[in-house]
Amino acid sequence: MTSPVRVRFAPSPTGFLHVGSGHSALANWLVARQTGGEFLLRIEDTDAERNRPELVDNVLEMLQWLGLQWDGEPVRQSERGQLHADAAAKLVAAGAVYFCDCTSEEVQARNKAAGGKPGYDGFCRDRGLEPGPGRAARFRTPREGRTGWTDLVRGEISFANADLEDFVVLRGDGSPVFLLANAFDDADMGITHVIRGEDHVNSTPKYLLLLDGLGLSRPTAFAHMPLLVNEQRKKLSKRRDDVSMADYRERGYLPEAMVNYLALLGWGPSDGVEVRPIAEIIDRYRLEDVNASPAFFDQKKLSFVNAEKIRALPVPEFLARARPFLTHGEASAAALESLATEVQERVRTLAEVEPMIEFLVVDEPEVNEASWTKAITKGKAVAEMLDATIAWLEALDDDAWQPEPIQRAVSAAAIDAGLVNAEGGPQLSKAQGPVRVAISGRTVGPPLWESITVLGRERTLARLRVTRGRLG
RNA sequence: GCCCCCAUCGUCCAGCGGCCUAGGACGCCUCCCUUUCAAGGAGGUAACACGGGUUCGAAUCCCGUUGGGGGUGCCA
Repeated sequence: MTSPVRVRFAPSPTGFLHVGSGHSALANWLVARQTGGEFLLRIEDTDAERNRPELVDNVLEMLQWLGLQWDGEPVRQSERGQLHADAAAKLVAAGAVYFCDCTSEEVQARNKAAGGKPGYDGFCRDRGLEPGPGRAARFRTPREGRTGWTDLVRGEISFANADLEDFVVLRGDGSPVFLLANAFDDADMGITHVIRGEDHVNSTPKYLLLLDGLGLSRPTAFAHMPLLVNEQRKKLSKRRDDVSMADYRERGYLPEAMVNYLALLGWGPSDGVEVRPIAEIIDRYRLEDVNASPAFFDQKKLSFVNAEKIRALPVPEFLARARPFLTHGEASAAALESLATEVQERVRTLAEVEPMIEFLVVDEPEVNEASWTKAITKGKAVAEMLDATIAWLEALDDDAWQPEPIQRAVSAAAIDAGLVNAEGGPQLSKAQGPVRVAISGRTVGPPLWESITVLGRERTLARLRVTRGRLG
């Protein structure tokens, strides 16, 4: 029997949570949930310079939004300095490290003279320098042999030790570097599976050597997830790409859509069903089945998944989710409620809800220029159609202000205006254009009869007259 | 430069030696349905990077080439 799985997500709060980290966090979470293991959180906040407390809040908030609930209290790496210092002392005592007083300028200069190869050249390796201010401790990497591991997504990976430079473990000021804190904490927290991005592959042999030097056991498994890339096939970057998780939330994406889509990058269920409940993904997800090649973060497909998830929502749930995106408060909410299913089926994001119902809320619908041109300027028999529609709708009494009678009225108006098809019936595809623009300002929107019903007799007729008036 | 990784439609996946005339999804295009837009239905477009092996048989295994990516800090 193997020990229970313990995984961790270890973000450094130097930026907002982005979709790439979300991808790694999700993989960790899925493995924990499917094995009954634990998903731990460790905030790697040792870089006081770049750290910002509010970014920690953002990371936690986004994980919660995504539904990736962690187990236990988040661990703050900055509070574990003593442990790291003790570990470093152990390395010093064991002779696993040596001290070095080279400045990076000196190292670079020597490398340049030696033919431009980067990395530390081992200058101080045998100088026997004592510890002292400004002197960094470097790990004495083996000159021979290889260091490797079995990667759940990539298979066997190994590096020649000779290619590993004597990397810094303690800075000149005595503080431990990331790699030491990271490897030590993983071991100390009992992490069994280290699941992270591909960008950590190259530092893994050093991580392993460090654990060996510390006498700590290695994790039972590693999994290096494929990087998420942009259309140029470059690693997603904060600077040029749309990567902020919070931005996606603000743009009306559902967390379940984001999580489902993220799971699909690098992995796919063998039955081909891509959009499905998270519980099913938990059951089917296997690190062994994850692709090692980089995956393009495709917003179009994300939008598709989002639309599917929105349509799958029970109506009351849809209304609740859309609520924060409504800009006219109660009025918007009431308007949306009256056309809920019609709107729900038509939006790809929650941010698209408000524009679709705004005509019901504002006094004057904003007229979309392209729509006006298409349906009014270039429309046929527009004046006749509007006149006839006004006449037929005026004839409806309040009790008859319902979709069915309204449809009949507009159909009759179409016939009056001469907008008929080959069989002499109303040509609604043409006829509804001017009416739609008159009441909503746009050529697209929820079904017309329902829209008119909700808009109400008075406002509908007023808008039709105003539009008719503009024609002169 | 060096090290490591990767390589199936435009994109994301399926395929794990014969079931492949290479399948699904997104996108795009056409048609149907239809009051617009969606949704739905029916089609279409489009890929195993290349060259050598291994094998009776290779998209699947091996080697090389080419191409792409990542790493290369006293950042995390």
